[in-house]
Amino acid sequence: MTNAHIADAFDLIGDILDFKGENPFRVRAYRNASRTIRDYPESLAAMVELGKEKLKAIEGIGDDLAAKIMTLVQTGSLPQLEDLKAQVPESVLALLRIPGVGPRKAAALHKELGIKTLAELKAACDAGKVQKLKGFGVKTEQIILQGMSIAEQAHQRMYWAEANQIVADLREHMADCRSIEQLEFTGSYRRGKETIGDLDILVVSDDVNQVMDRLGKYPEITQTLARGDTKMSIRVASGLQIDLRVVPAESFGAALQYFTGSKEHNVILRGMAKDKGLKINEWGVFRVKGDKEERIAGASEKEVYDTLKLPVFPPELREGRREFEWAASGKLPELITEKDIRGDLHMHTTATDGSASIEEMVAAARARGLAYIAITDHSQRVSMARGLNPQRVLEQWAEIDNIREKLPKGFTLLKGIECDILEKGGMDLPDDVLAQADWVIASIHYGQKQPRQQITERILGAIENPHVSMVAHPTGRLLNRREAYEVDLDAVFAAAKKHGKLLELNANPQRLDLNDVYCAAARQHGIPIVINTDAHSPDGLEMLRYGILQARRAGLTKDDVANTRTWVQMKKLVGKK
DNA sequence: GCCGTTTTCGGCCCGACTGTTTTCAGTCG
Repeated sequence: MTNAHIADAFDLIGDILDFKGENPFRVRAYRNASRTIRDYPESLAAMVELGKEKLKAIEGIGDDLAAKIMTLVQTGSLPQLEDLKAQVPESVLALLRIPGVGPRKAAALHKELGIKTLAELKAACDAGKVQKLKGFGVKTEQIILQGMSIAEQAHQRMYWAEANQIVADLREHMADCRSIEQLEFTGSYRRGKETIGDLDILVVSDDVNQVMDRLGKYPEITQTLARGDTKMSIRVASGLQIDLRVVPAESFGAALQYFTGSKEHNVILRGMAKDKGLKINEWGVFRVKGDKEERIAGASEKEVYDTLKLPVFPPELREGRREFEWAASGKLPELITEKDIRGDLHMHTTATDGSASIEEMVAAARARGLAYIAITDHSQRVSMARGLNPQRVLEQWAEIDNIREKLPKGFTLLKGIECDILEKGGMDLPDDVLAQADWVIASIHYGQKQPRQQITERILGAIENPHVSMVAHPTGRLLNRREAYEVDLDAVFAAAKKHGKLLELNANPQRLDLNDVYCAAARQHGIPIVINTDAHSPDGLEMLRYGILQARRAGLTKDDVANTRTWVQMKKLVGKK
């Protein structure tokens, strides 16, 4: 039973209770717990053996939820959840996913019209039955129909890197609007989340209409969802929603803080404010005296956080995880930046599936100011990419020896290999070959659907191989496309720690593997992370920035990341001579 | 359902916008 399984169960309970119209705070308790558990660095199943008190020490887990976790882990199911599922068919919960339909409307549709599925809802709308319900109307019916088609588009979250393109495009478009004094993209984009659900633009201007008119002329726009005095929402061709807020300059900081979120971060912040007789909203910070309110801050984020004697948290840390605890103990990590990185230890060339030569990759790396790189083409098992057999890899390393002679001092070119971990276990190249490398990466590309124990044992076997220095993309997930394979990361962390091996944060925006939660867990275990681009072309080296963002979300400092060190220091770290 | 120097009850962040109302509920972020 993984943390994700437990979190899924609590999410489902939350959804059903929400649908049933239960106390919203009770619903929130389940959702909070789910989130905390999903992000929790230790395995709850292991903690269950240490007893209930251990579980109750987790924020948001009380007597009741601790008992439910124990039942779930020990028996594999939860009677309460089975009960709820019997009362509300799971297909009904899909109604809640339609934008514009919340628990009240979903319940009305289910109760009054007996609707159980999206197909039935569509039929009811088409027949005009929905608009006759109390609290519904013609407009509501249309919104539901539109919302359903959006849901059917299997609307995926966008990679941060893609969102970043749209941000650049929108910045350019909005730059033509003269009255804009300040403009910032907020929300999950600013927090650097790996995927983005929608984009939020915050603007200071004394001419709201001019700003909204300009956004309305964005060429990609397909629909204006709302337009009020301060807020406007549009949808663009890709299905992405863009929300605009216009505020006065005196509120810019408060609004920037507010719309950057996360929601969880803000809930904690406002709770703290309330305890001190303050109120924080998007317009400012206010001292509450009876029914009078005195405005005391709001122009900058610093002003807002200062009122609570808090640091201006880097946006990447604002997830309501551990940032307030860190701030209270003065241990807010100084997050890694792109310029801290000295080397890149995972990239490909034309020898396998890359598009550039070794020399071209070297030139690109030097242009980017790196001091060392490892060429790590695929091993023979990856036949699709013409992976290297022992003879070819030795030839490549001989070629590297030649290139080295022409390189200036201060730049180090390393003989590396991305060696597959075979399906049956063991490495794809013989030890006497691996022994000649400067840098050996172990990767899983095949047999990703094997059971948990088998995959875990394969990775542990690789970690125990004395020639291996790092495990690449340790969970194999591809965002929006492929789930992580089943692997016992607790065991991987323990083995990496024991054998002094490193784990990768692969900076490819579709991988970002390890994810932020696991990178944070690795940090707690004292296992250095290596941020690599896995570049297949010179431009691919630019992907570093996505890995840095993810590392910052994990709270990693320069020290937590191995390739901020010189190669000489790195060698020592992985026990190479 | 959680939580606690206002501590075992009574709170739980807060406001904008829309549609269906005629003063507000529902939804969203």
